[in-house]
Amino acid sequence: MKSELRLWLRLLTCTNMIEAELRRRLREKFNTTLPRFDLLAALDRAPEGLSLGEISGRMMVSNGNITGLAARLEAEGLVARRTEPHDRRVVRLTLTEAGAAAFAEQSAAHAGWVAEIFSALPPHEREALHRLLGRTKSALTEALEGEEA
Amino acid sequence: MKSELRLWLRLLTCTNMIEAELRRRLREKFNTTLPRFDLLAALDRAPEGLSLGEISGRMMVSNGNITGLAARLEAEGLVARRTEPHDRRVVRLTLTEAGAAAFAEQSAAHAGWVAEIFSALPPHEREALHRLLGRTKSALTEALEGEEA
DNA sequence: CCGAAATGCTTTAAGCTTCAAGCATGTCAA
DNA sequence: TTGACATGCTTGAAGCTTAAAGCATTTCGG
Repeated sequence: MKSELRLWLRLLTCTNMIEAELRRRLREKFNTTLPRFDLLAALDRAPEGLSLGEISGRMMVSNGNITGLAARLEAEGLVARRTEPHDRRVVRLTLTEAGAAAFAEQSAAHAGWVAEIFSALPPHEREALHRLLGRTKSALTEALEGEEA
Repeated sequence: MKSELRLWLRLLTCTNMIEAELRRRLREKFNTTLPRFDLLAALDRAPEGLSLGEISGRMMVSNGNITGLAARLEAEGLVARRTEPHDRRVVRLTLTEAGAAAFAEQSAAHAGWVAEIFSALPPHEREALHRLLGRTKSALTEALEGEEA
């Protein structure tokens, strides 16, 4: 098997292991999911709120995806939807107080989990990995962007 | 923000970029999906076929997931299901000729895509990344296994 | 102004995924 | 032998995800 394939499978395995653990804990401790958490995180970084389109761009998922996710979070009282007065096509989402409080709690736990998960890797290897992934990301952007024409 | 969190987000971004590209190409070139491809790959490595339980273990997904996936692949004529005579609870899946042929084609293309995607990263960095991810995987296994008790 | 194009969101159909409950079959101990 | 437990798979409810079609609104050229 090609070495690139082995590299890819290893990258995928590591990511999946961590992601599965984070999903499991979000579910277990907060009865929530990663997409919900990610959406709250996006809103938390934007005090003025975000349009659905801005959110789908930041989360790199489709448009229609956010419609449903936002509907569920609204039903849970964590976000508020309101139509932009100046452009009535736009729906702006903001965190409610309850949403901000829930995210604060979840976010702190999440950061702790990630730190815990990586704690078994020595600091200098964490740094080396971070650096290499930075290079990889640049290389990917380059490799995957030129072809779209 | 904690350095572990930045490392995790970078790891996630790299993996997601590659995975999205592979999904896109599988869809575009072969009108198939990553789970289908992964299931065929598992069967391709097992000439005698595999039980649904063995497959869900190898793919690290739930049991019920495979039931549906296998049903769709069977409907497409790529895999054959048959009940084990010695234990009639067990369903054994094998590749059909059409399935083996389809997978051979897809697999070759997939390996090429992965090589292409990583081609923008210099070989010595690919090797370093592979090595570090190996260490990471071991560390993760250690960090995520002790706690289950 | 008015029609055409663009933009933002929603809906729909299909598939992937999980968990929990349920069914069929097999195993084992009393 | 038979009842209890274990094992393997399926089903059902819910949520996530996409692509494509559709609707409402805005923008812009004429």
